Amino acid sequence: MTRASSRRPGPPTRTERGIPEATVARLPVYLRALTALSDSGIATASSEDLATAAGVNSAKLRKDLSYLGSYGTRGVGYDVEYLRYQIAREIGVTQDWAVVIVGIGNLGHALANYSGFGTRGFRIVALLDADPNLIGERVGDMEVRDFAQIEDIVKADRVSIGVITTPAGPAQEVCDRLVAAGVTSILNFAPVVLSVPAGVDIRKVDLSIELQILAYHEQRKSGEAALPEVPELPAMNGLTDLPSVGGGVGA
Amino acid sequence: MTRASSRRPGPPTRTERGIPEATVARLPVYLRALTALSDSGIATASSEDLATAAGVNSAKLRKDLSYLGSYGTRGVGYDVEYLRYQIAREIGVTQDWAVVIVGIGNLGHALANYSGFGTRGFRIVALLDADPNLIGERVGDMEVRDFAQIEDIVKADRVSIGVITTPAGPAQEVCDRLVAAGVTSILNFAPVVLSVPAGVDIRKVDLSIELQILAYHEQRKSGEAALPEVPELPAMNGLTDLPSVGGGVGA
DNA sequence: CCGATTTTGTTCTCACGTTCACAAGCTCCT
DNA sequence: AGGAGCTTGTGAACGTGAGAACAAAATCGG
Repeated sequence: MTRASSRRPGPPTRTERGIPEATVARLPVYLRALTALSDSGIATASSEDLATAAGVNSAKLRKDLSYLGSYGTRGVGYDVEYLRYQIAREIGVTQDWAVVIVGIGNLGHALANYSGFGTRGFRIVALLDADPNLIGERVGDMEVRDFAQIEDIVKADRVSIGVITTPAGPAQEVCDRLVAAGVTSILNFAPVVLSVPAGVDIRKVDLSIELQILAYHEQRKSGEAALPEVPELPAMNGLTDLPSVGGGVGA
Repeated sequence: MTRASSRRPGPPTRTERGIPEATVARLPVYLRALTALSDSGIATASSEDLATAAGVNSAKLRKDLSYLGSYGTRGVGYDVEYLRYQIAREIGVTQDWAVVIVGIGNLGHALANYSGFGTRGFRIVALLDADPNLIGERVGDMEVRDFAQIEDIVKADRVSIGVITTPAGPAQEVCDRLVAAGVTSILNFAPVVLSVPAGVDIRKVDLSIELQILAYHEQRKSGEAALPEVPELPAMNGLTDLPSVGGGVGA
C-alpha cells in the first residue's frame, strides 16, 4: 500500500510522479470547490478565494497545487476551468470507472440512488447481493443481481472498484471474491478490518467511529472536571455486556 | 478547534489530558477489536494480538494505549474487559449521547435504521426534515418530525450531536440552526464545507471523495505510462460541463 | 519602459505522527 | 530464591505534513 517512490533527499524534482497522500485526499475537495466557482460563473480565482471555498488555508492550497505543476499565473490567480480539468485528470475522473456495489441493504439502496455516484467519473455497473429475496428487485433503473456472477461482471465491464455495504460477517469473504475476480480498489462500509493482498487499495468509511470521535471531544467540552477517575478494579458497572459498539451499516 | 494545550517541551507528564488526534481516531477501532475478542471468549490479549485485530502495528498500538495510562501487564498482555472499559470511558461511550438526524432522504433512512447507532453510546432522539410530505412518516420505530422544532428538541433531550444528511443546498443553514439550538458536535454527510463557530466540532464523511481517492491510485496502477500529458492549452475535451463531481448523498 | 502591485511557487522551520529498539517489570519454572 | 522468557511502556530517530515568509513573475498605470 505504500506507494512511496524511493527518492534520495534533494529537490523533489517536480513531474517525478509522487503526490503526498495528504494532498491527494484534498484534491477532490479542490475539484468540488472549482466546480462550484465555475457554476457561479467565476472564471478566475486566487489561491485565497479557492482556499476559502475549500476550507483550507491558502499556503497549503498553493503547495498542494504545486505538486501538480504550475497551473496558476502570478499576479492573477488560477483559471477555474483549466485548473479544474488538470485536477480532474490528475485524479483520474476524466475517464469513467466501473463500480459494483455489494450488499443491497439500507445503505446499499442509498448509495445506488445516490446521484453523486452517477456523475461523471464513476458508473455503477451492477448491484449485487447473495440474498435470493433481493435478487431481481429493481433499485432505481437497475436490477439486483446475484453476487455469484461477480467474476463475469468484473471481466465484462472491466470493474476496478468495489463498494462493500454488507454486514460485518460476510465482508471479508465478499472482499476476497472481489479481489479474486480482479477488483483492485475497495471502499468498505462494513465495520471490520479487511485484509487484502498487496496491490489492492482499500479505504474504510465507518459511521460509528466518526460518532465516537465526536463523543470524545464532546466529553471534553462538557465534563472537563466531572470525569470519573480510574476505578481501581474493573468494576464493569453494567458494561460487561456492552454490545458491539459500532455495528454494521449494511443490511 | 485546536485542542492543543500549551505545553513546554519536557516529559509529557501523563494524566495531563491531551491525547493526540491520530490516537483518538484509532481508539474506536481498538474498542471494536476488543469487543470482538471478548465475544470470542478471549480474556487476555497481547499488543500483537490486538494490533492484528485492529489492523495496525503493535508499536503504534502500545504507544496509543500508553496515552491512556498503564493498563497492561508486562509479560502477560492486556485484560480484554478491563481495557475495553477504560477505552470506552476515555471515548465517552459509557454514557449515552443524544443524536438528531436532519434530512430523511435515502441516507437519512439508512442511518435511522442502522442498528449500530442504537447500540450503547448513542441514542437517536429525533428524525427531522423540512419537507411536509415527509413529516409524520414512520421510520423504524420513530416518526419524522418538523425541523422547525429543533430548538425544543435539543433543549428537551440535551442533544449534543447532530447528523446532517440533507443535500448540499440547505446544509449550511441547517448547520447554523443546529448550532444556534445548542448542538456542539456535527457529523456532516452533505458535500459542502460547513463553517461553524469555535467550540463546535465538525467531521465530514464524503463518499465521492473516498471514491476519487481510490480512482487516483487506480489510475496509477493501470495507466502508469499511458497518462495523457498536459495539453498545452485548456482543450477542455468535452469536460467543461463536468457536472458537480461529488454530489450529495442526502435526499 | 519602468516601477508599483498583486499573487504564485518554493524554501525553511516547526510540529506531529510513526517506527525502532530496549530497559523495566511481570510470571513461571527449577 | 533466582534466572529465563515474555511483553509492556517509552525514549529517540526518522519521516511527513503544516504554516510562515519571501523571491520570482505577471499585470497595470503612468
